[in-house]
Amino acid sequence: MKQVRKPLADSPAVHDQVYDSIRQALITGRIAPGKGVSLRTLAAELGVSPMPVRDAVRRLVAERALAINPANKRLSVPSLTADRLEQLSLARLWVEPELAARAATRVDAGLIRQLQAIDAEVDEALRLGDVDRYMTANHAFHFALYERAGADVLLSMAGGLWLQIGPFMRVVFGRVGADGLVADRHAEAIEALKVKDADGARRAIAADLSEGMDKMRAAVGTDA
Amino acid sequence: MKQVRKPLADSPAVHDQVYDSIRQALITGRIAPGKGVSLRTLAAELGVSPMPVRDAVRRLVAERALAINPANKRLSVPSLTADRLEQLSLARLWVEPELAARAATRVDAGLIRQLQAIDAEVDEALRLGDVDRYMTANHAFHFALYERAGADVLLSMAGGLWLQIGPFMRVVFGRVGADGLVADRHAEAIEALKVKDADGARRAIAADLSEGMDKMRAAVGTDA
DNA sequence: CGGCGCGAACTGTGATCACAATCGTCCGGA
DNA sequence: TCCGGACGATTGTGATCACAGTTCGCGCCG
Repeated sequence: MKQVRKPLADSPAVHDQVYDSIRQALITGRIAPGKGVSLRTLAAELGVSPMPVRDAVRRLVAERALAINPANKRLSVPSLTADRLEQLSLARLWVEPELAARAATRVDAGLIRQLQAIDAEVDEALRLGDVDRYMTANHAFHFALYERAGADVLLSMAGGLWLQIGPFMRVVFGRVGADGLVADRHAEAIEALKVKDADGARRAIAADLSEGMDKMRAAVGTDA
Repeated sequence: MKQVRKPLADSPAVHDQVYDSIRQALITGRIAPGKGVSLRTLAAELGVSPMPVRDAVRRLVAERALAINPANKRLSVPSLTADRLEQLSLARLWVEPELAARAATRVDAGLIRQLQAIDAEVDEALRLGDVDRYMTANHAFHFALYERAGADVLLSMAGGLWLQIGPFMRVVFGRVGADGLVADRHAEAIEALKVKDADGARRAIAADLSEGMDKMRAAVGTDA
């Protein structure tokens, strides 16, 4: 299986595609916390050489979405601890409402429609109890909003935090089942955005996060 | 120059050493913002193959300490913009005082002594107008304190932010000269730590950052 | 039949090579 | 003198190999 040719001209770099694949798997929690992964295995699954996987993994380790055992240098998904959850919650509760507030001053009708469409998708997934789809749609909702803030530094911080907390959300919701997926504050946020109410958007997102984190905290406290 | 042997058993990985080298160069501002860098050049300077440099660079790019031109994919140190500075300031003003406050509840006499020693180094560098040494010592002071907070998620956030703002500090201080390096709030912070005054430590660090950032803001506003 | 040791397979790391794309420079023509 | 095109040098990316450490399983011995 020797492949020397690389006819891809300006197509997206392979390691970026690999990064997105793993990232998505982590955000939606398809890879369980504590689970070990390996470069060659991932490479084989994705049908590429270990090289771009190595690049992607380095990036994910830097973002703390993957951990590396200092003893044997093996890769794994970080385990959730109550302490880590607390820090991540605190950080998210600072950055994300800030992004929402900034975005509120720049919304337009198109974004409102887009958010409403995504939120419908969220509700649909919620109704069906489709955890995977819920995860993806919920992520899409938040970041469609945050991107509008035009604050790339803060946005990347939020992305990194979400990446770290993704696997745990899956564990929690997977454990409590679809019942754990109750109403969110998305509609409330959209209402605030419609009138460009920055403070209202900030509060709505803060409440949304806060409630989600409370559920996770409770679930983690029980056994993790 | 063929080297196949790798007799190093458990010595620190090469790519980590390379990472530290580049990181230090960035924090102390030895690499100017906007300046381009290349894998092979860095590798040659550090006397290693391009491979570990590639790993280190990936990590730094993930931490936004290095930027990658999406068009030609070439590497460079990110340029400072007023907008970026504002976001970084905001984020630092949230995380770092928080870390200081947490650390305050866990200080002991040893840490106090250590901080006093580092602060003396800072003052010495300040007196001599040695920007490089000042940078290093100032960084050491803050992180010796922050590490004590025992909050690794927040600590890594602070590390990432410092890494992003490092090159700019150098430019600013290099421009205004040693005169720009006036008194800091380190002594004030140490006093608060002595009595485990978390809120005092928070305020002292916040003031320290705030004043430093104001200088940078002013310097950036003039020309950048 | 139970435990233990040795070897095979798998792990991350680093080096080297191949390749396409880009940058920079120099030279020729108008 | 100035502009443009071509060619060489340099860049990042990906593949493959080499190597050392670890892990795991199978077979042999007690």
